Amino acid sequence: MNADRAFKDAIYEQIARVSRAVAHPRRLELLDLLCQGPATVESLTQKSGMPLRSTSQHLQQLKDAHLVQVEPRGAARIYRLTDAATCDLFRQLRGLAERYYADMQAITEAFLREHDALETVDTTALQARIDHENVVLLDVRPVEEYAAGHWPGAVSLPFDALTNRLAELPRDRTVVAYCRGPYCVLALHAVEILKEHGFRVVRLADGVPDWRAQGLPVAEGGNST
Amino acid sequence: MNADRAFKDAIYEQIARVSRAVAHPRRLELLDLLCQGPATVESLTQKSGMPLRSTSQHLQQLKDAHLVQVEPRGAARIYRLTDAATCDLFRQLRGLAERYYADMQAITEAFLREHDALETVDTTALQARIDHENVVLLDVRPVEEYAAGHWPGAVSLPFDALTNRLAELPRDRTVVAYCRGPYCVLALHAVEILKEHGFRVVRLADGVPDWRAQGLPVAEGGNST
DNA sequence: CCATTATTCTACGGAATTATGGAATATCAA
DNA sequence: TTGATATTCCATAATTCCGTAGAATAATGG
Repeated sequence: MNADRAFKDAIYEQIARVSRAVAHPRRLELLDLLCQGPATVESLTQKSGMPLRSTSQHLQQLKDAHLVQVEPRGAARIYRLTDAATCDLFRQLRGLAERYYADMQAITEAFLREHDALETVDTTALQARIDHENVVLLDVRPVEEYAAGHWPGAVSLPFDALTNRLAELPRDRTVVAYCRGPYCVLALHAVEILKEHGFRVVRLADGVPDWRAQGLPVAEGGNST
Repeated sequence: MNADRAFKDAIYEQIARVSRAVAHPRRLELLDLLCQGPATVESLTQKSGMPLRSTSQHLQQLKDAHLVQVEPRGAARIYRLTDAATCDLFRQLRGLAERYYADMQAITEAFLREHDALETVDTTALQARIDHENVVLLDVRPVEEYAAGHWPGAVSLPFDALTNRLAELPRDRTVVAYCRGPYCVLALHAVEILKEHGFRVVRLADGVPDWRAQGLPVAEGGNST
């Protein structure tokens, strides 16, 4: 029947609204950043390195698909994920790419090798380590992302300020640095820098969205410990 | 740093391979059908009503993205989902569309109203009903989909054969008809037909992929009870 | 009210995707 | 080997999507 076809077309078209919205690398990057917390167009532009107008246009598309919401703050506008399900979608897509594409692992491994950073901890290894050893957890993301959610007890020391504030870090404890997630390079570079300065330091690959998804506690607010 | 940018671009490009593959209504329809079990190009063509070459091309793209796998059987080729995660992706996209778009609900409700089929049961309601009442569960999908997975104890009576085999159904018990899922029209039409012939009948909206995702038991093989 | 800041709107050329149909390939049955 | 069946390959035109930049809008501070 023809009405059946029209119905199915309409339904799959609606589902495709979601998938089309995430079918572009830049929009995936924006979602990834928004998983860390709300942000303005400008800050997303700066974090992603894409042209301002592109950021705005892609955010527009995410908004049209209802994946993100806008709210004005003065002349600026704060974009935020509609809800945690949006972040889950991003994480699932990322997981499938990891699972299905050997390229994904190859790219990552090559990059980590270049930076002598193959040694990473995951969340379960970290928790074991916290119990046995007196490590200090270091959050190297920008302060507003730390405020939006961080590992309880982690110290905030944004990457940009790292070299100026090395004195704040203990030399007698192992430092565990994390940033936005497994493909964020901030913690990677932080580890490089800290190693050069003689700190004992490892990278934690997971990030806040992963802990939230696992039901682990996430602290909010505050600027540092 | 430039190497960082190249790394991020490569990573997001890999993730986008997944999302681009599902960013088209026809491919979503194919995935939806493949969630019911393996199928040939021809059977998918017939079930979806799209041109044969289109079916093949879209399956090609799903294969390139590793979402589906092919295996020859004689001159034909059997396509199947790579694993359950692919089906989960489809279900999540569908769930987000339901959650975010009022259109999705409006379209569905209008269609159900047209067919006087607003009365549906969900899985939990069904289980309660099975305990209290002696209902008969009717699977109206094609036999090969029934064989690939069905509600334990459900009777297979494909929609195409329904009018010829009405005698097989009991008139003293309520019939609960299901098909591929909430947006499949087979059970809907089956309910219409059965009502016309004086059966007591309701539609079950969920389908096998939903039960699998909920961890409910799913029986395989066999052609009927 | 004017300048500034932050962002969106609009338009357009170019790139990527899609639909379509003819030709080609591969398997099977006789 | 031939014909039938099932599917893919290829080429082309139509469509959609993307990046870019100038103009427009909207809020804020003087």
